[in-house]
Amino acid sequence: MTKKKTGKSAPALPLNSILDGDCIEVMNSLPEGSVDLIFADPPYNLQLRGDLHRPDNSKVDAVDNDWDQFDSFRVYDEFTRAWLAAARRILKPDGAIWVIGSYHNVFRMGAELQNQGFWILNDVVWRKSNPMPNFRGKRLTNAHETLIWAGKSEKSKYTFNYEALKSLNEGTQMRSDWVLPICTGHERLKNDAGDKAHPTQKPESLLHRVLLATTNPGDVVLDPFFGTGTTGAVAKMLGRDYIGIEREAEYRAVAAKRLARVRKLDNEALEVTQSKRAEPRVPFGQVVERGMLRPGEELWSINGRHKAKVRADGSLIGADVKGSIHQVGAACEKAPSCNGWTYWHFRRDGKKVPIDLLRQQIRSEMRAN
Amino acid sequence: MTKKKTGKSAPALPLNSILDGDCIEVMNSLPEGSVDLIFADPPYNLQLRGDLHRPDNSKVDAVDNDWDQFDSFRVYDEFTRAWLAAARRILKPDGAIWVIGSYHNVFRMGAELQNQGFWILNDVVWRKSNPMPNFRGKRLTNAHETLIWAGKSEKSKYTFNYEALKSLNEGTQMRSDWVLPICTGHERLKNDAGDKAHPTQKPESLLHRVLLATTNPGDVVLDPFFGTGTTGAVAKMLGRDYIGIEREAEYRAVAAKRLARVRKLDNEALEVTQSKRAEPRVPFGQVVERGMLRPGEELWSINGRHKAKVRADGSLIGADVKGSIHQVGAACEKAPSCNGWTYWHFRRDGKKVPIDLLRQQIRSEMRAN
DNA sequence: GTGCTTGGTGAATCAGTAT
DNA sequence: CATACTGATTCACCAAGCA
Repeated sequence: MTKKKTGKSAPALPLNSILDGDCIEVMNSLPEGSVDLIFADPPYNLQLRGDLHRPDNSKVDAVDNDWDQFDSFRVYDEFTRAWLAAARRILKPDGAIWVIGSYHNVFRMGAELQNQGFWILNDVVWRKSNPMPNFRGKRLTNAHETLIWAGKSEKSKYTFNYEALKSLNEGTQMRSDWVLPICTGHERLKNDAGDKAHPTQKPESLLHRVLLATTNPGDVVLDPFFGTGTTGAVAKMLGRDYIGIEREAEYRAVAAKRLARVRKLDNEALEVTQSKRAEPRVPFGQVVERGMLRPGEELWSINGRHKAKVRADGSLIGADVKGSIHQVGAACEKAPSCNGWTYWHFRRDGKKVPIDLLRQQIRSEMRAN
Repeated sequence: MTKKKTGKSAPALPLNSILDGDCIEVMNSLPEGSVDLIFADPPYNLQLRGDLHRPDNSKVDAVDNDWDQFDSFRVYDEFTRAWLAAARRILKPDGAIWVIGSYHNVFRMGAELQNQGFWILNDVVWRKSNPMPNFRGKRLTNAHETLIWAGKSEKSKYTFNYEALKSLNEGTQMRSDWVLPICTGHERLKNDAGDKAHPTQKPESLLHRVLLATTNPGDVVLDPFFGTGTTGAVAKMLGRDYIGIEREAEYRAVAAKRLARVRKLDNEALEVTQSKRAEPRVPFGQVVERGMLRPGEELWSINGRHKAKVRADGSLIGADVKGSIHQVGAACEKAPSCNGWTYWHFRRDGKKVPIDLLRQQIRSEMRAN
């Protein structure tokens, strides 16, 4: 994690509960700037409230088949605009949003995200390992859905647990295409009649990756289209707080039952590989102050082509430059920048050792206290 | 192929040539309803800010061409609206279009396609097998681009060579995600200075699949952003007629030279066998995400002497080491390396089972498609 | 010729903190 | 607010040079 938290949150926030109602109205009733992350899986089909109006103020009847394609896009866009604006208002300045959709609606959502000033960070492809085949052989098997990850604004210092995702991928940077199975088997919730409780239940593995990547423990995660509560279940398991909004009583009931069964993982399991940026900063001068290197001692560049001398104030002096370990390293390599900690080496027992080793010693002493 | 052709085409069509000029004006000068397929790779409007350097300090040669600069989304949308309208006019009633883009522009293109009455048939993900990494560790590796395939209208009897694609895919239905390498090596065209002739040259393999899937021999394929002429080269190879439009003289020259060298393939050569799929890599993190092992669960070494705990990001924590299943295994055994998949075991029904069993389950699910 | 090492590169919206 | 400084950060593949 790279981001400091204030720990403050609006007192009125209904954490870890499922709210009943239309998500736009409910979100508008929540305090501004109070949510860390929103995950939204909006309906693709136009099951809209009857109170939407065309630009000419004529009322739209969402169950009326009489309207044309253009009208239906207009209504869907109006719906998208409204819920995204409501979502944006309740996000913290450094908050972020995920939306998921298929080609029916994702282009309209992506464009509207950009129109409202969200800053797209990645589009992510969920590549389904067991999709429904195309039975008629008239198109390609529709084997993926698209997620969009966006910051509230271009300036947002969004959360991204780079090292944790790298670990998930066995040490290689996580890519924008994720191969995960669809939700089947025991994970797929059934209603009392034995049918699937929700038509588009998302797999927990998908939410696991999303929440591990872009939230920290204790963050507030809101899902305006809660459905059977996959977002809440994974949030609870991972020690995040959730808020669900769902207007269908049947889905709320299934989700509540599901969430009651979920247990939070213990803290050690939740701990995640940390970025080096989270380590405390150690100025090179401390290495000299502590006598780990003496003023006048010579350092060699990693490639052995350059050398420089340590000075009492923690600066270096090279062939024709003076300055910090980074500045002199950059000058030697004629590079725009240089990490002096890994660039410069000193001799111990005939071996060349990076000065970063000394920093690690200081840090481990700091931790011990 | 599923569709009958009349064989008629407008007499004035400048087949198999590269037209000079702005694509909107040139398309408007062509006869209405005369083109079978359009493939369009328009500017992406990347909105890049400063320079980007690799960790080794080399500078990334980014797309900084004038043709990719737009003042605002409004200007870009107006451009998109205009060229798509011009493209739609010249398409035959049963014609279709492909567009390609990244998250910077593809949502706006997709929405405008729908607004104009194009009928989206699939969105297709080009998963790059060798993308550029994310050098700052601030986002996911941007490892794909998105194509949209759309008919001129909902009524269009579009061409789709289902069986051809099925055999390209070793007998199973072609999916909407295509794994193909980016254009490198000898295929990448150079200018006289030895630099890449065009910053965004597409691989021929991509166009091969597009044209094989959605055109028949003798069809007319138009590319309004011709660049170095990949669309033309593959069209000529496959016995389709092409029309290219390009306003940069330098690109036209490179494309003309390239096309002069291309020969139409004979039918036997067309049946190129595709490279076999390698056994897919399965990161241990997927086992955790999928809930096959719970974070916090304990693993035992094969000899029973060591144990370690699973963490939420797919790393392990042992007595005094953290890291991947392989790293922790190696540390326990004080060995230089270790295959964690066969080294670590978990308990099921009182028995110790190697975690490799879980990997095999995932692989068999993946193969099932 | 073969195999190994070294170097280069690809549509990229790529930093955070202290002064 | 801008400016300066610290220092974190890469994967797959291809080509060329060399043993």
